[in-house]
Amino acid sequence: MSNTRLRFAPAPTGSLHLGSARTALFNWLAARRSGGELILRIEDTNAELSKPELIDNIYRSLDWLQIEFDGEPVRQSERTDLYNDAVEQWLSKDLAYVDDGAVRFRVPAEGATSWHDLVRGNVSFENENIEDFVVRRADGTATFFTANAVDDFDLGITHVVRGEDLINVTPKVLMLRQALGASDTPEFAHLPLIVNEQRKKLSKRRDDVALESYRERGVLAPAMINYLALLGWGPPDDIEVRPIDEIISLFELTDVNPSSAMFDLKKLEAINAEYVRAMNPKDFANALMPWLEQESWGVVADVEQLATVAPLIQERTKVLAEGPPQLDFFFLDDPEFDEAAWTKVMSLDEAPLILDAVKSAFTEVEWDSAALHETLRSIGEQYEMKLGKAQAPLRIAITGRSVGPPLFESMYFLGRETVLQRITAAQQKLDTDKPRDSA
RNA sequence: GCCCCCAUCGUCUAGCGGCCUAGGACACUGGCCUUUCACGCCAGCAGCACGGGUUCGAAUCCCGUUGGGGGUGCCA
Repeated sequence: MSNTRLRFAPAPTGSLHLGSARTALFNWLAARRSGGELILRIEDTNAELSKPELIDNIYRSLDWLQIEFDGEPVRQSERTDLYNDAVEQWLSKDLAYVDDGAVRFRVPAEGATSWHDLVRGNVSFENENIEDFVVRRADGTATFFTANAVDDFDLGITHVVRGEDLINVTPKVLMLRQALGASDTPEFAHLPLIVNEQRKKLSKRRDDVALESYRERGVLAPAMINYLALLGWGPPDDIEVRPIDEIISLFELTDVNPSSAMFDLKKLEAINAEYVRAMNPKDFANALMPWLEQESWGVVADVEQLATVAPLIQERTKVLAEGPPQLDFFFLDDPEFDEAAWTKVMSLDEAPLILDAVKSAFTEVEWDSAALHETLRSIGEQYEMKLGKAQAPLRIAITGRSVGPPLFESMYFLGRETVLQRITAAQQKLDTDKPRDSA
């Protein structure tokens, strides 16, 4: 069970597609599970696809996901001789013929080409429905079929794991393989497509298919891997969120579900949130840094300072990009006010009274969150307000918003001086707003 | 048009002829907890597309219908 050899064979068409990432993952899982090898093969038979930056993107994305390969990547653009030899061989055996400068393979008029698919069972195509297809273009370059068949044979691939959109090329590749003199057939596993809300194949035009864009929003690689593994496969024990090693040990190609799977951003984020919560606070703060640095105020933030406040938002963060808007008031000179929330909260008669009372109490109180908590609680009591209600004006004065991290801890980190300043600023803002309201 | 694939809650899935009164997760709804939000906990909503077989027994096997998707390039 160990002489298995798989390959992930992307065409460099831009940023790595989610579907490609999932295919890479399943190949990797199958290889790891069986103790076999996985090689990376770049399908760049078309010169346009050979651009270094496109290929770099593939490496970068795979590297981020920590999907490792055995040996050096194979570039099809460097194997043209092999393909030429194959075509010449077919030509000399009259298995192929020249047509308009291109070479076409002779497909038998009768019979059928079939195979046993690991995820779909028997799949069969009538040969009469397959046209004589091009194996070498008029410009002398090999087509996908040729390169694919030659390489899978030459590289000793035992398991071909790829998307269902390639299921119809399989009979052609099988014919070519046989014409090459192969006596064996690799195992095939055609994975279900990942589809959008409209149940259509994820497309570059309509859908956000670039793996990179999820990375940029702050989806963690292990969470992405974990989620992707759940698209078309499920653990037998119903435990969905788990370490990759466990997934490897549970994974079987024959357990892959054949029907297409919708990409569900909500679920991805829910899983990512679990991974975020599981991080140790230090790692979380560090992971947040790149996102803070994208903010105008983020340059001020140093890791030490960030590490003190980051734990306050850790369990409130689904993707890392949600970090900065929750933390901005710690670093800004003045909070950014949500005007709608401000109006709503401050229209309460008690709002200015609470601000006044709190301000004078805060000049004296011992500066720790428990004392601040108790102070506001008792002030609220005077107005017969529960803490939840009494804290609202203070929260918006300090943070600019009606929701956010725990208030007393936040004020503690902000310091007495800043807190008093912000309360004063809020009182002034209240005064200047008022005439307009009552006029 | 032709070829191929697919069909369990809204979504991802478990289920491989009796253990199914169909399980879990996400989402959603209600409640508890609570300094907002969130976390956590509890509860709820919700599904085997349809029709024929086979069988003592079918979500599970077979056939058909319907629906959905993919492919149909000298792209990969």
